[in-house]
Amino acid sequence: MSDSYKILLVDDEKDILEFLSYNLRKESFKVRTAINGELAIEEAKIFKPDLIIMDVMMPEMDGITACANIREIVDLKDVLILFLTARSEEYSELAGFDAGADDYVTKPIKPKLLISRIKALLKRNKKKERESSIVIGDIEVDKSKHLLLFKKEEIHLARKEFNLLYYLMSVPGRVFTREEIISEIWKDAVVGDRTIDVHVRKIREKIGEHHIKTIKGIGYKFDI
Amino acid sequence: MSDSYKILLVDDEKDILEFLSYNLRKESFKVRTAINGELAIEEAKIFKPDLIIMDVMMPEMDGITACANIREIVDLKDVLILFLTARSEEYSELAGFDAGADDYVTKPIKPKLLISRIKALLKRNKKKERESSIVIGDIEVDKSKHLLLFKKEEIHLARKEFNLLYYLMSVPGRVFTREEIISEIWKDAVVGDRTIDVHVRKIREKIGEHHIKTIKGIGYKFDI
DNA sequence: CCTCTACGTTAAGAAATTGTTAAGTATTGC
DNA sequence: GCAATACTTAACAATTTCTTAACGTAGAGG
Repeated sequence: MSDSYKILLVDDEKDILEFLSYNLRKESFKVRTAINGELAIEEAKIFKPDLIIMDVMMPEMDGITACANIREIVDLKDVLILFLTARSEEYSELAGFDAGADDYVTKPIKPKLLISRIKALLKRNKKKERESSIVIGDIEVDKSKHLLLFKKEEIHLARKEFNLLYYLMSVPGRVFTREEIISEIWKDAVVGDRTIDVHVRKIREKIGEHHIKTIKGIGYKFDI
Repeated sequence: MSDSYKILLVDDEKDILEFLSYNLRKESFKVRTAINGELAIEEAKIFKPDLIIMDVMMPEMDGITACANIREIVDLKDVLILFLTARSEEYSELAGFDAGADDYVTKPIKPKLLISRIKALLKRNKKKERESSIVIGDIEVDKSKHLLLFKKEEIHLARKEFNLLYYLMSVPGRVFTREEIISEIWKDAVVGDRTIDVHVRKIREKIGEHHIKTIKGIGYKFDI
């Protein structure tokens, strides 16, 4: 990626936010900040950063909880997360990796060290990013290209349709409840009962009836 | 966290009970307390907590013994147990995990740390729950996929049938009373006397007569 | 052998859930 | 701003699931 990476900084101490922002911007990263876990999640949904740097200990929602929550969001499940921890909090290393962290750096922070760790992380991740497509049977979806190949033919899906199909395909066979689908695809918007069905119907029109199965009373799942 | 989790606090020092109760309730957990291992077991049977937080060192029955006893109780075998230990008691960490503990936190307790550990534990546990499939003989049920494989063939079960079979299979051989079944599958709804029978019949139609046995006057059980 | 009780079986239809269509509303790209 | 596309809704149809009622059966105990 020639264009610069986006980094979301999360810490409850404004001094640290400013200090890090300055150092990261100097390296020509695009930086945004949040002062707690909850706001971080909101910001992340919009900003879609490549990397989130987050303090473990924060009021409202701590970093580990925030991290775990972020991993539940399909749009953000591949974002890199780097934790900042006080040296003494050895426990957080374990808990952090458990929650899905990619790296951690202990405070006090040395900017040069942090930046080299960041670059290493981003480099490592580049490979994965290319693999952000899901291939199952004769269906191939590529999120970054917003592309659906069905029997090697390119088929156009509208955004909601695409996101829905991609979400269902993210764990083939698993049933996603209507509730889960709505909170993933529609976030906080309120939509009527038949909206999902209509989108499902349109997807079925394009890739055949049997791939998306209805589990009455529960939800939908993608099957081969 | 959708519906709040239940936590049972066990410690012989009332100060600590009050201190932790306050902090946990602030996080909207449902909290109950006990002052020794014996009482903890009694309380746990009734309260059915999601998590037990227990001091290792207690009079009457120490935490490790209590933990081992709890793991013997069918209803409680999946409850999470977190130990509180004094920093010096390194041995208790080992003994605790051995007895079936899920995590431990050293005293003095920092509420925020404890709460983040609790949330991490509960979250991790949720995943397990989701990934849990039960395989017994030629029958395999997977809740997250809403899938029943009978002799490697996929068989469709309606929601109530599926939940009922899954419930009976959760502890093979154990007899579930009609009362238990109703409160698990129908929650608070009122249904007639023959409803369970009809569902059982439909399941038997699909997986054979002998797997679900009738215990006249008591209830049903799943057997191989 | 009778009776009583608890469970089994069946079919009907009530209830719940999803599918389909068309039309209206919102968004997007030019 | 306009046209095209995307999205949502509402009404109704179709389907599946669930419950019930009525009757049948088996076994325990008198």
